[in-house]
Amino acid sequence: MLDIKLIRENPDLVRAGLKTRHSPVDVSAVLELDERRRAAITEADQLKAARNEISKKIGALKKAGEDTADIQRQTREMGEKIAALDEAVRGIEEEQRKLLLAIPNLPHESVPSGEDALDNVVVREWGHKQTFDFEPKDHVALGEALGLFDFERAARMSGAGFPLFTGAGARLERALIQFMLDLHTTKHGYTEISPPYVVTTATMTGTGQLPKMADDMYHAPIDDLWLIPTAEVPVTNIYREEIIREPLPLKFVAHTPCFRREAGSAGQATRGLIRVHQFDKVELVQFVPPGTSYDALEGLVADVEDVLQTLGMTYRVLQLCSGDMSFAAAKCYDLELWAPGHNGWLEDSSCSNFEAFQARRANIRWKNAAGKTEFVHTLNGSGVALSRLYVAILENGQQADGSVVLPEVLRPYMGGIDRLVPKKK
RNA sequence: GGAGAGAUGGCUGAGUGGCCGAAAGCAACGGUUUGCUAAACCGUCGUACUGGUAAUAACCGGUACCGAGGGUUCGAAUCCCUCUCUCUCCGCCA
Repeated sequence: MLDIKLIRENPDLVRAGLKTRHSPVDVSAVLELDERRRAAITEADQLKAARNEISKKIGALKKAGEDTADIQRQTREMGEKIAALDEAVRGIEEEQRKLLLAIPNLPHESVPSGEDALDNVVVREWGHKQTFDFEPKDHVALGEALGLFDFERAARMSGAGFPLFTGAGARLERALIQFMLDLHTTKHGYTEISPPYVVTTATMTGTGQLPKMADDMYHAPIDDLWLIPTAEVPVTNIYREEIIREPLPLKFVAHTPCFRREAGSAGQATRGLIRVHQFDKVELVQFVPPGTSYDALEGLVADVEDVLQTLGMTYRVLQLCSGDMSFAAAKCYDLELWAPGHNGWLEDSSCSNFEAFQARRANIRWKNAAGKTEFVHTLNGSGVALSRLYVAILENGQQADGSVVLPEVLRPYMGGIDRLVPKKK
């Protein structure tokens, strides 16, 4: 949510920023509501001040034993007027908030202007695209031969898009989770969190999933609870409606399953683990002082890159252009893994600085050095998503005989084995 | 699920219709003094909205907020209703 004061005082700056996002939002309506709101508040406040004064007098008169019936009737009329004005203010505020919630964040000045994904900028590439002296297979063929997962039986119990990992396949997933949590907690200074996977409507609104993304999430109507699409939701909401007392920055890492309905996205790109309704993810979330959030974003990306480098992945870092950034982000980097079996890049991490956009929405504040209460800046990034990393590990490690060599750092987590070997028939 | 108790400022905690934005203590911040691994004393010490001076810091004023929402009243932290959460006991249960 943008600051109404910013819109009021610098409407042209806001308009210009939204324009680079190709957002059709018009701030004039918000400004007009703001005028009406303030006028109504001023009028109501003046009436209340008058009423308070008279009420005080009534108390004194009564104590003196005088008749106050007349003056009381007069104040009752004021009360009715006040109630009507308060009602009007409430209505205007509700309308204004609805409009404000629909306005996306302003892109940071360093964000390249552009239409869509084609205008994103490759910032750097790491590793090299491996060549094979045989035709590389995709992860589905590899994993099925290795007995790592069983999509058919999974579909029978839950429908398509819910992976069932088996044996070493299940262990490999656990190994990756453990490896990433260990790296972020011991080397990068994050505190581990294990949050609820199911949250309320208010929580979903705090981070911006609701109302916009309702159709993309799983909902349990009996209890009006939602399955989280990312750990960003519960972890960012840890401090909802709070003034943070701990010293900033606060850095959290959480592993959770993520649930996404992915409504209307069936087809080629959904094969195997590429796009699923349930996947695990290790997520990084930071709460930082406002002046430091852009440095923190670079640090966050470095933490994610460390995961990929330590695993020996080939990847590239993209800076998203203004037109391709998500609703709440002011600046965003995507990290993409090279997957030789697909002969393409797979988006596996998204690292964003939201500035105060989420904090204002969720009312997360801190006290700065001057003792003044202000909104914090929030950031998050996948560090990283399991399913696509899993794909890249299989496809990059594959050998001519169908076995898959595991990255060295994973071996201790895999009981010391160095490769996955196809099951004998 | 049943019964009971409770929710007040960063914390503890007083306050049962006007003198309460709210006592007191602790913590925090500024200062004075003594001097030593700290004490004493003085002062400051909530948030949001809003008007004005001023200009995005600051100052003065108004309004609202004592878990949330609604009601009674000229006037509500205080009375009434609904909801949420916490605690205790019972039941059920991984």
